[in-house]
Amino acid sequence: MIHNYDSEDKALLAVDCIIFGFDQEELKILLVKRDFEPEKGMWSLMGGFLKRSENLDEAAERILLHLTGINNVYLEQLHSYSKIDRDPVERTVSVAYFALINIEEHNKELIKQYSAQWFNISNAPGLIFDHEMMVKKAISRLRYRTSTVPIGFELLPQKFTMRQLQKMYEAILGEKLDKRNFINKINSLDILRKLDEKDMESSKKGSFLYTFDEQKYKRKAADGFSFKL
Amino acid sequence: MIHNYDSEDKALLAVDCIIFGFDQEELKILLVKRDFEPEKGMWSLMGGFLKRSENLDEAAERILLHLTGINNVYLEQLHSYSKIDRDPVERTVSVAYFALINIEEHNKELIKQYSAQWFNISNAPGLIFDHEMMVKKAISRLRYRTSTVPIGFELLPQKFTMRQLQKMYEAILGEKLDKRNFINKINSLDILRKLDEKDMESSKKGSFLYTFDEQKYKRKAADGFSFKL
DNA sequence: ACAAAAGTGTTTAATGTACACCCATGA
DNA sequence: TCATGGGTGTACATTAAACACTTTTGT
Repeated sequence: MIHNYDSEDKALLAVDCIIFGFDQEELKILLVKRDFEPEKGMWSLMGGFLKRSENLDEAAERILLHLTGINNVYLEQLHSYSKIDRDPVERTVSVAYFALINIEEHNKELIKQYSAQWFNISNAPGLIFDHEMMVKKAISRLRYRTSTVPIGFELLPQKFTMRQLQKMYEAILGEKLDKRNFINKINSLDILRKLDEKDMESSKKGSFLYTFDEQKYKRKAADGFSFKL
Repeated sequence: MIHNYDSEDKALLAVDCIIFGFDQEELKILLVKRDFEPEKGMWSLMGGFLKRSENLDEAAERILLHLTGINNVYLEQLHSYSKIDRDPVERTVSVAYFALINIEEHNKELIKQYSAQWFNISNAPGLIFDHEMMVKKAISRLRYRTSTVPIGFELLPQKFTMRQLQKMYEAILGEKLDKRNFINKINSLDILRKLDEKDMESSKKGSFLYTFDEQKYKRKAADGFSFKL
């Protein structure tokens, strides 16, 4: 252990959040317009500084709550960014987190206050500092995570149709999937509960609604089953 | 962006390294015995503090160089740990890195100076703070990484036998692999170069030596090929 | 009656897994 | 000559991928 340090080696610790949502068609991220220098007026990830009284996960939760009004969100630490002059004003190390939220649930008033806006990942604006690197890495982690662990449901309403589920995966993976193969795969996993209810919005015939049976999944996972899309 | 902060919110940033080696039989980690308080005399990961003049990757390289004398090592950032009282003396956030080194190449004098020692991952001693969590996560990341990208070679000498390669993967994955299936898989990847040379240490017959053909791998990877063990 | 989305299985290809014998050599 | 590790191929099982028609119902 090399344990000598200068107190001038202390750094500011920031947390930046890549917030993902899904609007039935495309994968989106929530960005805020900076109303302060540097880079005032530019788009950036929602961020904040770590406080003495909280750990990084808690800071990320707090930041997310402030912007969206939502609590108990899927949040995962992504990577820490430390280029010396990444923030031109002060030495700052930023820990990036990504979050999955149900896009319908966020507080629209709040995001207006922050001049925040949802963008399709395919046509998001340029971002300050190293935020674009963060988004890129977040998407790649999201692809991996959603295909090995059933967290995609966080992006959907509690009750969803097979078609919504498929479109959500297509949006994340960036490729079309075969309808029949997809349904067969999902059904073989045996972690959804089919409801009696139908969604009548999307078609005349109506399509059955499903929910993710988390209890069942947990039982199976504890038993060695592994989710693999 | 929540951009107000107290300068008392600044934190010390530490870097801790999980250093992996392979001794032809088992996966090992290099641990140091602390010669200072707190937890003096206990085993811990090799660590140090981030300096103003370097980024996190550079800090990890520096720390690794100090302990092993080796440069140009495979290093990957793992995760940041920030529990408020993880270090009982001062608020410290630690960024964990893991490294893969050829165990033959490290400087044995240096590690003696640090009272460092190699331990099998299966019978390593208890560690200070949250270092055991770090090791656990590092092993899991290592398993994933080595089976999706050809970095396992970092643990082996430049020239190695098929058997060494297999044992290395077995040690990492924690399971026995079938000899013929393993060789077939590796050969089908077509990223090794078979040498004319034989290793005569391990048997009377001798076994052919191979090297990892990085150029070939890169060409194939650029062309859409993906390594999958 | 027709447009629009829902629902439903089978065939084929690719990949993974299990498995056993001969070879070369030094002691 | 025998003990030790090196080297090799095939059959079977599982998983992935391609593919098209019928149903329902509101307009």
